[in-house]
Amino acid sequence: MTNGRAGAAAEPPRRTDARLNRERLVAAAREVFAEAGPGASLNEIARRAGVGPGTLYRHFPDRSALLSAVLSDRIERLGAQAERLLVSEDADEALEQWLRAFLAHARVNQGMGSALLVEPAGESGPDCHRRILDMATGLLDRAQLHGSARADLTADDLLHLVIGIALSTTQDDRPGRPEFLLDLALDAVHGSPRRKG
Amino acid sequence: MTNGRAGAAAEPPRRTDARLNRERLVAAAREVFAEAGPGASLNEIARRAGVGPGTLYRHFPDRSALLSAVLSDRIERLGAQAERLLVSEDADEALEQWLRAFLAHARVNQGMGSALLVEPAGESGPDCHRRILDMATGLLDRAQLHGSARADLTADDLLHLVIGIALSTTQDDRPGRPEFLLDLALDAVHGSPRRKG
DNA sequence: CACAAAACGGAGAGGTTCTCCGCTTCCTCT
DNA sequence: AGAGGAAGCGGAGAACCTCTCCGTTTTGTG
Repeated sequence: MTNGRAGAAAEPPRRTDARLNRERLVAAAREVFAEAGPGASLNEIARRAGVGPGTLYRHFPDRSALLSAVLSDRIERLGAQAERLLVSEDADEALEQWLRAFLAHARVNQGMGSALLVEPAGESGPDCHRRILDMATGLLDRAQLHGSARADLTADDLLHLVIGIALSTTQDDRPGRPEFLLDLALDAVHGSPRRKG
Repeated sequence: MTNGRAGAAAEPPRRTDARLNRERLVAAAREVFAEAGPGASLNEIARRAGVGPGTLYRHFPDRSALLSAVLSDRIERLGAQAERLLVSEDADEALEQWLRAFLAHARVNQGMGSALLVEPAGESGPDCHRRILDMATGLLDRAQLHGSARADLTADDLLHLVIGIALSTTQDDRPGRPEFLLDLALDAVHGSPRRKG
């Protein structure tokens, strides 16, 4: 299930020129999104890829499809790390490490990954969301069973917290701040529920 | 002092028609933003206010200026509550209550308030951000001094956490979820730093 | 080599943000 | 009251964006 085959499932473009253009588009998108954020002009991406707008839209019906494509390899890497961590010794430590990696992932994309992950509304990128949720679920389950993570927590909540940290610190360039916030959240994960006042 | 001096500081429009148009614009913006979110068309707002686009842009040089105006009364209310809570008995409880109110505030605006608060980049809306930060600082200071809030926390961090919760749950309509996440964050606020693994 | 299918690219429709400037409305001063 | 100047209005329009449609080019194949 975490074998990651699903990610590489998309192999639609048959003709070699189509394949090439697709790759160019993803490369250009990676650049432009990095420069201008997730709201960057798709026209500009097409231009920089050296193709017409029509070509872009045939390959990627909407913005989130393109975002998914850009993020997919990063997500693959997260998946690989999750698999490694799932068989590690310390379940708590595994969860923590993965969440750190996930935070970095979410931040690096200026929240564009997060946008996708929070709202799987887009037709094309639901598995993006699913995969991440699966990873988190696996690691959290284990940390609840064999570690000290509190039981009343869902993977969904945890991801929302971390995504929130990423989103709310994209403009903040003080180093270490997001990590500090993550530490706070991790404290909460291991703490037991407070008595309500 | 809750008379809104600071908030009403902007009193530029002298002529009565200008004043009126400004109010119409804010009212229309409140409606349209509520319907279509913070990315709503400014043209549409102008149309619904019964003024030309030019008029809108003279009163509010950019989108965030308009957002600020819409939010300002809500922020006034938050400020009033902060003042009440600042002289309440239980400093921890005061902070908690205010954060709950702030979370509701941030969520109600579909994250548009949050967007403003996180990035005071816009020329027009920095005091929006300042005021909120001041409120949070006051309440947190007191909770650290007289309550049980941990000392290594800044108001900025706290706001980021809560804003993050708001942002990452705007699409989530399961009731109580955001509050649960806030509870988690509050646990962290009162917990002591964990030993690193 | 020829030919169908696949893919391309760009013109263009419809929307948006934001500016510019001639015209209208208000306020003030005599 | 009435006139003059300043403040404000509004909409035409430039520049841009998303996304579609379809004639033309490219590719793989028999």
